[in-house]
Amino acid sequence: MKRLSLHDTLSRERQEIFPSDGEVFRFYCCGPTVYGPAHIGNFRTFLVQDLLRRVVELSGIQTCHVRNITDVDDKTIRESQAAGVSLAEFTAGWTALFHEDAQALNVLQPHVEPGAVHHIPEQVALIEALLAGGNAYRSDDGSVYFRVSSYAPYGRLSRLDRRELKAGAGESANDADEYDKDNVSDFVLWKTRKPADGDNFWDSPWGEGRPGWHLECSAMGMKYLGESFDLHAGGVDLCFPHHENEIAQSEAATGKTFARHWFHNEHLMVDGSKMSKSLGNLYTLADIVERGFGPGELRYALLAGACRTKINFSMARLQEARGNLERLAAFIANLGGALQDYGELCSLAASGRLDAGPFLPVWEALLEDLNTPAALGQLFTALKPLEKAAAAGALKADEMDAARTGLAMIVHAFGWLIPEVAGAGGDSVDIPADITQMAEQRWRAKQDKNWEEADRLRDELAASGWVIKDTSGGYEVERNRA
RNA sequence: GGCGAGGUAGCAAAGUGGUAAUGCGCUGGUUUGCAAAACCGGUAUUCGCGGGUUCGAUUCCCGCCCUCGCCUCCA
Repeated sequence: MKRLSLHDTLSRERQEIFPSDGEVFRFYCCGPTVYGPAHIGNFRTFLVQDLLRRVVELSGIQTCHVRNITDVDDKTIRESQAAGVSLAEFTAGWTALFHEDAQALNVLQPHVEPGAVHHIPEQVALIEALLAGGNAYRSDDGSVYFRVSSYAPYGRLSRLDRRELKAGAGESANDADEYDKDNVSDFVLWKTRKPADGDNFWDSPWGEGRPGWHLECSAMGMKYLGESFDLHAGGVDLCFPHHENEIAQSEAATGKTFARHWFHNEHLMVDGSKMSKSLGNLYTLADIVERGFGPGELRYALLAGACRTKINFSMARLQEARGNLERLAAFIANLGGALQDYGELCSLAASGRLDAGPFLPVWEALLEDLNTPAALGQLFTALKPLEKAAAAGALKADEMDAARTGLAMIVHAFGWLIPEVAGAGGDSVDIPADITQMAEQRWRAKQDKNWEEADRLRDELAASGWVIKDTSGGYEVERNRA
């Protein structure tokens, strides 16, 4: 089967993705810092990574997916103290919400989800190796820094060769952390204990303190995936300094290539600028649900844009997602029979018997750098003649099977949550009695050809948020979703 | 200032050295008492601006304008 090819940040070329050991594709994703609810911009990243994993798995390759939880840093410590609870209790709560949201969005749970707090010894060991190799040094206050000048390839990923601060922005960037560094670009591996840390410190050969942020991903990635693994992913903002530093500290310690490929997705924008906690222009999943949309619609909308292109978020996108998902649902209902489940498709793929059938162009678009907009274009192109044939009952059994399997493959690759089609299950929304009554009155007026009264009642229903759809010999009442 | 991404129809968004997918919207038609829904059709001689290369450029090269991101915690 054809392989996925992805744009690699390091080489800036599109490269084929495959497991270096020939068996399991091992990849690491930078996960959330759990100090509040993740916003939908965070989820765009996890959704893109989920898409990546699904495409790899549906092409018949087993994966090992590691995504960390950052459960100790300045923010988690500060916020837990503000909340008056222990760091562990504080991060556990936000981690639980993250899991809930991710599950609602149909994001596959990673195979390993390590937390920094549980991997202090691994991080300490990594620092020891760096100190031994002359890549790190201790400062007078007990912190340990990575010496950037000791790692020649530093800066390859972000192509920021000169670590110069923006003119004029330097003075206020201050940071008490920085005064002990030999060089401004050096970064902290171990932060010495400060009063503000409260109970949150650990023992180390250099005294009490806590690991620097970049360290956890190196230590945990290498622990679960090996010193060298297939791919490392994250949002574009992590390119520098986070990933640059990860590469430096990992490769300086092991002498091996840390990650073979680097995959960065673009940000989600709102009102033309980056969604971020500091700007206050963020939405959480709960905000979306409050506005009457579901996680399935959010998932569709966030994956409809190309992974490496900024997308501007709006309710119109969710509305569009709704329409397209309903169209798919209607077609699937017409096909009859249930779509295969994800596991079943993965086994078929592993044995080389999975076939996208009439949806092959859709699948191929996904294999080309996860080009979801092109894939959607192909999807609707392929769908149109099939919809027509299915509606006319003109599809033969084998054609229906091929369409069902092919579409299942696409649906699972995107991880779409297909809505229940009204009427198919018979369990539609509860319609209030007064609405039913009004609709009935309107129907009788219509039968009497009392158009004026019938239209008046229809308008009244519309004003209450219900829409009448006349069918041959009857009518239906539906919630007005516009 | 340095590095990077991008400017394609009303909106969203692919794409290619040979005259522009797709979704929404809009619009004409079928249907309907009229609508809604559904279905059928139409909807960029043109791809930020100006040059150049070429038989031919939206696609390659040069310059310019604009937007956004990173260079500081950040998905």
